[in-house]
Parts: sequence; C-alpha cells; structure tokens
Amino acid sequence: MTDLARAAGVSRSTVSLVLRNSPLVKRETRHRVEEAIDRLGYVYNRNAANLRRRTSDMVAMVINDLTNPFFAELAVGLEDALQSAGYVSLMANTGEDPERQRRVLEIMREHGAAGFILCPAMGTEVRQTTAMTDWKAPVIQVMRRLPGVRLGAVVPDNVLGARMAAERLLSLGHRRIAFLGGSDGNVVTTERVSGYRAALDAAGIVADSALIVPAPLNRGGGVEALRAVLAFDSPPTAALCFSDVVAFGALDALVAAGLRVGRDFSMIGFDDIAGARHTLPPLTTVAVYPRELGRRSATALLRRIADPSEPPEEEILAPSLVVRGTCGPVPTEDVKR
Amino acid sequence: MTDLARAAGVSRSTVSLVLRNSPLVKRETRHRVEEAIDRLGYVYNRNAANLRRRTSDMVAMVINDLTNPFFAELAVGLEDALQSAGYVSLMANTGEDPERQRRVLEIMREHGAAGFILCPAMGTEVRQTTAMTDWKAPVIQVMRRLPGVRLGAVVPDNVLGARMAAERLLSLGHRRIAFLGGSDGNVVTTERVSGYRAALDAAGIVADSALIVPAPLNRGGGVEALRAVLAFDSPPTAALCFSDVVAFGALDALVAAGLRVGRDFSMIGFDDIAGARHTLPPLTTVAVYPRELGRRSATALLRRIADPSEPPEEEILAPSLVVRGTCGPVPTEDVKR
DNA sequence: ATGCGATATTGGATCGATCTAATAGAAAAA
DNA sequence: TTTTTCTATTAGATCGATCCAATATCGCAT
Repeated sequence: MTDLARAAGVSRSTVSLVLRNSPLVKRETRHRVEEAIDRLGYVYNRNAANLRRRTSDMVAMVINDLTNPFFAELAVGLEDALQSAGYVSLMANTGEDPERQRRVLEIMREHGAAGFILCPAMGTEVRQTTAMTDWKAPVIQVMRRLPGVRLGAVVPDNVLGARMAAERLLSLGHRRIAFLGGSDGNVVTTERVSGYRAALDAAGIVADSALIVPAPLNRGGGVEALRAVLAFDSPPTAALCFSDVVAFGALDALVAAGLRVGRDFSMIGFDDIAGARHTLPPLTTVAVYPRELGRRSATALLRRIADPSEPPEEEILAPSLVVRGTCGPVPTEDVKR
Repeated sequence: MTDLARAAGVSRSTVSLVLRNSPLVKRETRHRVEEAIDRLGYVYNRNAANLRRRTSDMVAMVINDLTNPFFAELAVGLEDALQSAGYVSLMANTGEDPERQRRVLEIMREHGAAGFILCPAMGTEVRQTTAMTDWKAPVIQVMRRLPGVRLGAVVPDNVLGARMAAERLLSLGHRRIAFLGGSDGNVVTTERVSGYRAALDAAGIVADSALIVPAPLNRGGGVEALRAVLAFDSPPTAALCFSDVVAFGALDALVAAGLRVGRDFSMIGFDDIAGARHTLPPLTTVAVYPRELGRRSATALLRRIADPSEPPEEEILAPSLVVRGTCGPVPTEDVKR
C-alpha cells in the first residue's frame, strides 16, 4: 500500500479510501491510484483489514460426513448462501470423529470465524457444545441437535416425518412394522424412532422392540437389518428405514430373498436423496430437503452475526412424504409365508 | 496479549514465546502465563500471527460440483490430507460457473491462501488459469487439466482408462460400440473419447462418429443417449459411458427397452462410485480412485508450498478396470434384433 | 568483589490494513 | 478582504501477533 501511495503520489490513507471505494476521493485521484494498482499487481489483504476492523468475513462449517450425499447437498446449500452474502467458508470434514471435530473447531476459532455451522459428529460430548455457548461468535447446529444446549439449530422434524411414514404403512393395513438402521447414540435415530413409536401407539399397537433394529448407516447395514427381521418367527410386513441408503440395502435384501417389493413387503426410506426415484420400484420416502436445511442455517447464522443480541433460535422444517412405488396393502396370509 | 502479560507479570514478548512454546522460557514463568491464559479465556489470533510472519496456514479448494459423489470423495481426500498437515481449508463450490469461480479464487487470493487446488468449472477460459501462473502461491489442477497451462495437475489417465474399457468390449467380440455422455467443451470427455478411438483404431475399426453421443452428465442424460443409439438402423451392441451416473441412466433405458444387460447389450461405466456395485447386474467400470486423487494433489501442493522453487508437475494416476456383470459376448444375429 | 558465559526477559519496530481527528484548498458567503 | 463551509487529503495511532537486538539475571569460577 505504501508502494501504491508513492506510485500514485498520494498518502496511504487515500489509497485506503480508494480500496474501499469511498465517495470522498476525487475522481481523478481515484484513477491515478487504480492505475497504480494494476500496474504494480497489488493484491488486497483481507486478513489485515479484518484485523484492524475487528471483523471477519469467514464462517466455519464443520460437517460430519461429506461423502454422504445428503450432507454434501446440505453443505452446498450452506456454502452457496454464505458465498452470496460475501462470506468465505472454512470447511472441514470430521468423519464422525469428535476429537478431530474439537480440534478443527478450535483452529477455526483461532482464525476468528465470524460464526460456526456445526453438524456434530456422532458421539460428540455435550461438554463440547456447551463450551461453545460462550464463544463470542454465534453457533448453529444443523441436522443434528444436541439436547439441552442453548445454541441455534436448524433441523428437520424427524418425529413428524417418521410418524407420517409409519401412519402411511398403518393405513395400508400393516401391523408388524420394523424400523431399520441407526444407533442409540444418534439423536436423529432417537427422534425418528420416537415418531415411529408415536404412530404405533396412536393406532393402539404395542411396539415390538425386537422390530427396532440398529444398523450401520450404509447399504450393508440395510441388507443385514432386513435379513435379521426376515428370520423372525413372525416377520414384519413392512419397514421404515432410517435413511434412503439403508433402504437401498434393504431393497437389495428383499429381492435377494425373492420377495416382491410393494406387494410382499412394503418399504419407506428417509431423506429423498437423488437415487431414491431410481430404485425398482421407485422408493417411497420422507423428503427433508437438505439443500434448504443448509440455506436456512446460513440465513439464521448471518442474522445472528449481523445482530449478536438476537437469541439463538431453533428452526424445525416440516418434511413431506413422497409416495412412490414401494408400499402396498398388507399381503394376505397365504402369500405372507 | 497485553492483558495476559499484565496478569502474568511479564512482557508481551515473553507471552509470545510461551504461545509458541519456545524452550527459552523458564518453566515457572510458562506456568504463570498458561494460568493467565485460561483464567482470562484468551484465544490466539492466527491471522495476526500469519500477518506478521508473512505466512499462511490456509489452502484454497475450489471445486466444480460437490453434490457429485465423485467430487465429494475427492474433496474429502484433499481436506483430510490438508487437515493432517495443519492447514485449514477455504472451500468453495462453483456449480460449474466460471464467473463464480473467478470471483471466489480472487477472494481466496486476497485472504492470502498458501496454495490453490482447483477443479476447473466447465467452460473455464484459459485466460483465467494462465493468469494464475504468476500468482505467488502454487496452484494444482485436479481431475480436469486445462491444456497448455504450466500449473501443476493431478489427474487420472482418462485415455488409458477408456482404452482399456473399449479393448475389453472388443475382446468380447463387439464391433459397434457407442460412447455415451459428456460434451465437447469438457477436457475429460475429449480424453476419454480419444482413448475409446485409439482402441477402435488399433483393432482396425473405423469409428462411426454417430455412435459418439454427447449428453448431460446425469442419469437423464444416460437414458436419452441410450435411447438415441437404440433407434439407429444398426444399433451398437455395447456402450462405454462417460461416467457411472450416465451408465445408471443407460441401464435404466436398457431394461425399459426390454433388453437383458450383459447378454443383449454390454455396458461399461467410468469412476467406480459407491452405487456401481449395486446395479443389477453390478456395473463393470473403470475405477479412478477419487479419494486418492485428492490425497495426491494435497501432497503435491504441500510440497510446492514448502519449496516454491519446485517446478509444477503433472501426476497421472493409472485407472483400473473393475470387471463386474454388465459385459458379455456379442449377441448372435437373431437375438440382436 | 568482579568478570563471564549462559539462560531469561524485554522494548520497540513491524506486518498491511483502517480510523480518527486534523488540515489544506477551493468555493461560497459575509 | 475575511470568514465560513465544503470537499479532499493526510499523519499517526491502532488491531494482535512476531522478530531482532539489547538487556537483565543467574550460577560459577576467578
């Protein structure tokens, strides 16, 4: 900047005014400075500016698993909104490792992030998030909300979504309905299972806890879980899966067992990822709009960055049931085998 | 830091030494300072440190499309390696928009990124990348390499991959082989098509350019492209697809047309993404290991950050053919219909 | 006591920007 | 001509760290 000032024959202060295109500088001086800028190949230093102004144009995004298309979509929605608002994203993938999560959060804090978007890794201790409540920068949890922590959150209504799905199956006459996938440590599992339970309760059915089968959140998990329930003495006639990916595996296992999807056995997924409409038959599922989730959390964060006195809010997005071809009426006794 | 110094009864210089845990400070003073650090809730300011030291611990990652599982995997490999090396990632998604790409690159430059990893958006002008050759920070192109630009690059051997795939089909007796998907503007398309052509040439077959069908790089594109070639007077008996996603669409179209995959028509994909092993039958494809691509480009970048005199290199990773179930011998005349 | 080398500590300049309050210059009003 | 009022410009302090050269403190031999 000193070089620029010398080259343009003005003071550093004036150069600074030009850089921030202040209306104070005379048109002619501005041109002289601008000419110097591209003659000398000057590059503005945002970090120095942020240091002096005690501001930041960086936002921290810490995501549990970007290889999961659901979260990738969420991250893109987020980044897109932040980028349009003039922020740049410090992004990190934790791979569901709470310790790694702790480290990157700390580093991003030291970088002076203006705010934090966190999709907590499984097994994140509450201690971690409560510690964040008195960081000066606002924090928004997205997708997964740790219980009892006063940070903001933007999440889908998992309870409602699971209830809608289960109710659909109930209305088709199914009475033995399994819940496949997820794990106890996971908030989302807890919520979805509770929605599933609520629907059964409302229909006056006592939930058979053997029908709730935890499994890894991948295709293999779905295969396993479905095989397990088929081996029961009185197997279920339908299943609600933790996610579409799990449902894909469950569908694989169904055809492997020679069952006709949607006739011998009904299936509902969760998330409505890209592949869901291309299974055979297309998967009925609960759409939760990850991109919108990302966009909303960005908006919520930006609001609190703009006005830090705003209280943290929890935004809960309604999901919707996307009916495709994997559900049908309960099969008659003889077919059920 | 001044507060810390006062609280611990030492000078700012000493505090600084403690922060960088220099062996110069006496154990006892160090403890006094550390005590003050967590009593006052002090947070280290990396930007200020980087400003003074004229260094940077941020790397820019600019990716064309993170919702594509292939690139998501690549990004994760990258970020993982950078994170372990103590760098933090400035990440942006361009959504294949060259103008947006230009803007974010400029912003990250102004943030003083120590290096750049770029997977150029389709339609990126060479002007953009040549301009980057005289940025002081090193740049590595990943996956897509713009022709004739002296920046580093880490890419798969697309020519070889496509040739291997085409040779496989040729060895099974296929003579009319289509290439489905991609577009002329895309370097990767050019490379894969040229590998396909090379194999045909070597087998003494004149490539029928009508069999090279550009199409959008999504499932719908695959459906369209396959329908188009089936409508020919003498349709192909096999197809090599630009990517697995395109192949998924093509498989959909095949079953819709009542053809048996691997018997009436053979198909090979490209990329070996997660879903490829779960099609029916499982998709034969060319594996290019996106995660490894990411990891290598991170390594290459870090090397050049550490020693800026290192010349830019092009690293070309060998792909491998993953044989699954979508290829079979050329059908006999009567079946071919 | 004094000197000496080693070990610890420190003041002040600096990185590249912004900010405040002061000032110079020109035009308008007295 | 003098005063007032804008409009442009500027000097110097500052943000939070590091770095360098200088200095203080110490144990130990003389």
